[in-house]
Amino acid sequence: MGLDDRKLAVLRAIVEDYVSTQEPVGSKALVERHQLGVSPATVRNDMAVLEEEGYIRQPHTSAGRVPTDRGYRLFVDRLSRVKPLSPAERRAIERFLVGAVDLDDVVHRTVRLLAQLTRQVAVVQYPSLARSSVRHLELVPISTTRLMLVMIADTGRVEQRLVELPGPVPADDVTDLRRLINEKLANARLSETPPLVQALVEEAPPELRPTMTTLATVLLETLVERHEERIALAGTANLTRGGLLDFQGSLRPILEALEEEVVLLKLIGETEPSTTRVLIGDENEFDNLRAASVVSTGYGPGTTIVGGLGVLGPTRMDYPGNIATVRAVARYVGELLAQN
Amino acid sequence: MGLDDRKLAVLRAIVEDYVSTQEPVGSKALVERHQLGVSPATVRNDMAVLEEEGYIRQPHTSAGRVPTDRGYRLFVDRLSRVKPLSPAERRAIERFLVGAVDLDDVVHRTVRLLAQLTRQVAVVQYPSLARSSVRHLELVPISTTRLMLVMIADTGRVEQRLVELPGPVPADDVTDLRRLINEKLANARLSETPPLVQALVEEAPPELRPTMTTLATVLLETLVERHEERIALAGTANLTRGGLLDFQGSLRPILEALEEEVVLLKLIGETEPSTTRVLIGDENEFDNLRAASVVSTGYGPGTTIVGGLGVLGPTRMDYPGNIATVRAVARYVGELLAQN
DNA sequence: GACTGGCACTCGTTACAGTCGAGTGCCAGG
DNA sequence: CCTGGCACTCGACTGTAACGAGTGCCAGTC
Repeated sequence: MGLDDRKLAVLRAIVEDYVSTQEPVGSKALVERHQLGVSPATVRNDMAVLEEEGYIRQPHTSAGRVPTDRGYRLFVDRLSRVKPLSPAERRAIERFLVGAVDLDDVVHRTVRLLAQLTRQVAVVQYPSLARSSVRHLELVPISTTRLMLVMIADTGRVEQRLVELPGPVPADDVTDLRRLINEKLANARLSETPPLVQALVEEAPPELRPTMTTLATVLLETLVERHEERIALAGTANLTRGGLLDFQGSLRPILEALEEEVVLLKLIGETEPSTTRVLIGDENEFDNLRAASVVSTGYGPGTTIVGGLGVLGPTRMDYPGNIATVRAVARYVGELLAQN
Repeated sequence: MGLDDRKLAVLRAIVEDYVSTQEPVGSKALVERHQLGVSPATVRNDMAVLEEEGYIRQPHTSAGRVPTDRGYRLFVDRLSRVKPLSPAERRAIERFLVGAVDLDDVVHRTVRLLAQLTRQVAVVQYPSLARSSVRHLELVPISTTRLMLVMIADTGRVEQRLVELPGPVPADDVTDLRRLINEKLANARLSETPPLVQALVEEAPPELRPTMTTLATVLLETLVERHEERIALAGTANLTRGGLLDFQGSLRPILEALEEEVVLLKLIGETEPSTTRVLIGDENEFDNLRAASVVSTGYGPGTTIVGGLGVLGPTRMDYPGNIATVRAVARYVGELLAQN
């Protein structure tokens, strides 16, 4: 039941050794590599208890022990301190993010940086539209019956969509429409736009009404309902590290999951509390990812959160290190966004 | 030297069998599954010749034969007809592409469609900026010293970038700048803009000169020099089909290559002639992709080419089928673009 | 009561030998 | 030029044995 300090120390040692060597760890090796101050036999007794409690298990009868998902969970919650970043890592982060010229650039650099530092698969969600505000809406005439609708959000995101108008609209009307739309929607949070868009249609002068109705439909569809979220991914090649031992030999399910934006969003997205989240093994809801762990956190300018980012790797990963890196990168990105 | 018809038929049979079974094919199995009208012994003699000429090889002394890259090449060039698409495939293509609302949407659907139909990794290049023309350039004030520059190309691509101005610029000046820029650049091919941009600066009224200079720099940088190309990727999970036999056991180099946009662009990009291109094994220039083949072609509205698309897979792939699919998808996408 | 050394036991790994069979190359004959 | 026959090669598979890392248990010690 109660795990005394030494048993916890044994668990910690097992996790650390297994993470670094990738091999089941036995009692003898443990006492040699850690100053536990007791004999292998004692450690074996402790291990037996840990196994009974479900924190570790034996792959084969005559093999050493390996942490279970539950063991990693205990390790993360109670046995590890977040590793401070090395100066080299700090420098890498700073160097990597200077010179980013636009949001795309920031996101791409960030995701590559994360992948490189953690040597895992990195995922970065673009600033969520739902948490952005409208900075400006632009209407660009393409032909007499076609407009390009461009929305610029305060987070730097730019969304566009082609609008097929019900009939020809003269240039002056476009100017009027642009003005009306911006007056109503500028600085509004996107999540709060639906009633405003509704009002736009109702308040529009009669001659602009049909066009405005079309625009309103597209606005709601594109900006609120539709694929409003975007994701950047990097470092998939890191999945092949550790031979085929991680992920029980098949990358297939992992790669499939990584192709589904919805899955990634669920994993790293809705980070409601601003704290770092760790999902270990089957704690996540996707069968394909039962052999994987995810470390994620929210980011945004100042204390607000506009999106999530994180890394995905084998359950056998360096949690303290990855947590530290993910947090640090999120903080830097937040600062970068705050400057704009 | 000269390969008579029967030897070619043998090679064709070997390629087809190997592609479908994934196992080295022996002389006996060959005569059973194909009506060659000769005995296994005769086939063996032919095989000996084919091997001597480098078209096939034996993995082990006591195993059947496997095509070499050179063998596939001959097969593709002279022994195969492009497979007609099945009605089901045609329908899939049509169904998949209706309802695309903007360029992003088209590209994403296309790449997923390709991956699904060919069961390979699919790559689609966004319409190249170099081959696009400017439809409109928009300047959106973000603050008094910041502008968002948005370019809309005739291909539907939209690029934006934040511009830090040398000093505050009143709204009227922005209007003037917008007008000047659009007068000069609208409908210009992007590859031909540099002299025009230069002229813009020289012809700008003195009070707008510094701002215009800044804008010109950003314009050239973003639209012409910088990462002007974009790529969409799908179906990486397909790499794991065929166990670990393809790609000699390690996906690592392939995954690494797929993360490099530059590599992908070289593979499927510059399709100068509008014909379909097939790169087999080490015919491509990247060591990481020596075990892979690429089938690619250009696409664009009408007969012009604005970008490339294709699939990547093991050298042991269904060339006739993939070539047919890639062509068909490219044609459909071209038609779709032509409508806009 | 907690820890330790010793010991028997388990079981995966490795090495080796032997068999099997698919596939080949070669050759003599049609 | 093609064919049937035959000896040969060599990887795949199987079974056996030795090895050793690691364990659980127990009796003894502090």
